[in-house]
Amino acid sequence: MKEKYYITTAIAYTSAKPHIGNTYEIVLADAIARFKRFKGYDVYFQTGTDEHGEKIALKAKEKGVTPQEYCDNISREIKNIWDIMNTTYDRFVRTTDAHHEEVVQHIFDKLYQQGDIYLGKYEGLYCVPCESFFTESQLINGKCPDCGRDVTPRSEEAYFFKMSKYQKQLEEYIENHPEFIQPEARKNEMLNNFIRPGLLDLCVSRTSFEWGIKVPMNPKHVVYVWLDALTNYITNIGYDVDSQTEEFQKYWPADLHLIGKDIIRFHTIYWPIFLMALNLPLPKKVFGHPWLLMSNDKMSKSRGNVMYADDLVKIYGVDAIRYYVLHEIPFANDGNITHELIIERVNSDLANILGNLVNRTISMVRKYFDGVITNKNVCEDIDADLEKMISQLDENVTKYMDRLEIGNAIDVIFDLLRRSNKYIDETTPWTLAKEEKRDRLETVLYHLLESIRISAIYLESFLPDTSKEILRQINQSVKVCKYVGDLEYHVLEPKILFERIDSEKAQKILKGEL
RNA sequence: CGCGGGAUAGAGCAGCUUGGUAGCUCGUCGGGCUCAUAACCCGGAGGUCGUAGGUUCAAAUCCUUCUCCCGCAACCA
Repeated sequence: MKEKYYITTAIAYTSAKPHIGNTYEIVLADAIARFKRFKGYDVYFQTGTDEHGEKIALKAKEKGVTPQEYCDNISREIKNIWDIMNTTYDRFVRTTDAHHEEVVQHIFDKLYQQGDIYLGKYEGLYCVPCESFFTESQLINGKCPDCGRDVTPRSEEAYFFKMSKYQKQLEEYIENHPEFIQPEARKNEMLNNFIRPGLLDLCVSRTSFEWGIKVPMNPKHVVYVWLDALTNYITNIGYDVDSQTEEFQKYWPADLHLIGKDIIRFHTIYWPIFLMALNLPLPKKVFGHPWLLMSNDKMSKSRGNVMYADDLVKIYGVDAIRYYVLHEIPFANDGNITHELIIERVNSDLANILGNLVNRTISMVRKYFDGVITNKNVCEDIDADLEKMISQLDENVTKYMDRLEIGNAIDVIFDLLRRSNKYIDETTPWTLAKEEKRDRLETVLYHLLESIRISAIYLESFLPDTSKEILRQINQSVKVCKYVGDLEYHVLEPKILFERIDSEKAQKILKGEL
């Protein structure tokens, strides 16, 4: 029986088309999901869209469409981008799905019945023209941060969740499970800023707008967005308050919630507490990934510095963009993206190191042996060195993937590719050809093909199309994940994997002409 | 004194736990090679490891001071 692995992204908010920074998350999740599948896990990978809330209602009104129509459009657009990025999610969920809405109501009702939710009054500082509440710390010079006008104290009827009831339990859980919140620095932020000082009861309903799930016993309230959005992780695999499907039994708890660093609080405080209240096990790990900045600035439409995945893919191709975002974002610090940086990576890593290695190797195999070789075992010390590196790739990639250090996992594959390029210079196949050392030459080329075969197998999680294309060109289906000494290769015609971007094309890209 | 992270070659990072010749990728300069996508391989230049002090035979690494940067600081997702 295969071990299960349940991975999720956050569900994307349908207020606008997602930029490359938002798209990063699904690609990251996809790389992890693909790798886990490769490792033999029964992977279930869920993503989708979060569609309720005041902001969406307002946007829809601006456009003159219903909120549902607005969400249908954006949700379709998001799914389309996820597909363009070649991501292998198993289910794309939506919070406007009738079944989800129904289960959220059951959950709300259950929590109310058992006394975790109660009706109270929300008291806060209210800006009348902006129709919103602000906290003390959000104010700028004591005024509304949006319009700069005065705010006034105001209270309104609202449902609250008794966070404090579960505070101790949560604190103990986090302390006893150091892997739960990643990166670890975030754990301290949550403990020091929120949990230890004491959790305030959370307001879990709104009356100021209607685009949401109605509170069952009091329909003038809608369910607070996070109680609605977070539960997507369980409602869509078959949880309900009085019955759970086999699928739910099998996959819950999630192994990894992959989210942006901005919503860590909701996933490591509110979500675990909701689950405790429902008497369900907590997810095993929450990873708050860093952001992708554009020229070191936060991407935003209003700043006019937004890059979209579909535009980038048109210029560079899917795998180049997947490579860039997966490789360039460190584990804990924000990454940076510009056309200059993408071009540099595409040329240096993908075209020169990877593409050229595959190309030159296949060319030699065809030139010297008409494309057909076996291992003649005329070995030198240097071969053992390469064989060892080939056979250790699995261990190295796995080590980093387990730590969610995706960039480092990719790096160890490229270390092998670099080593292979060096091996060519060290063995000088063209000299062996001239000197008629045919068996040694064949042995050398065999080792290179093995190195390429293994690299391609491990690249599948990150560059799926490229991986497939390399394996097609070397025409090898053996999937053994270490050096194998007795295969037979019949390579096909070499085809360029990544075109180098010359300075003329680079200029066009930078001027926005492509 | 709110909590936490960080400051290492032009850029981006590793090394710090368990002190002992400062390493990697990109860029740059020079050389080699010619199988290959003007690619590949080798070498050079470039760092008082933020500041000031302390411990030590020895400090990027341990301790303290200061400066600067960044994240978080609750109901917008």
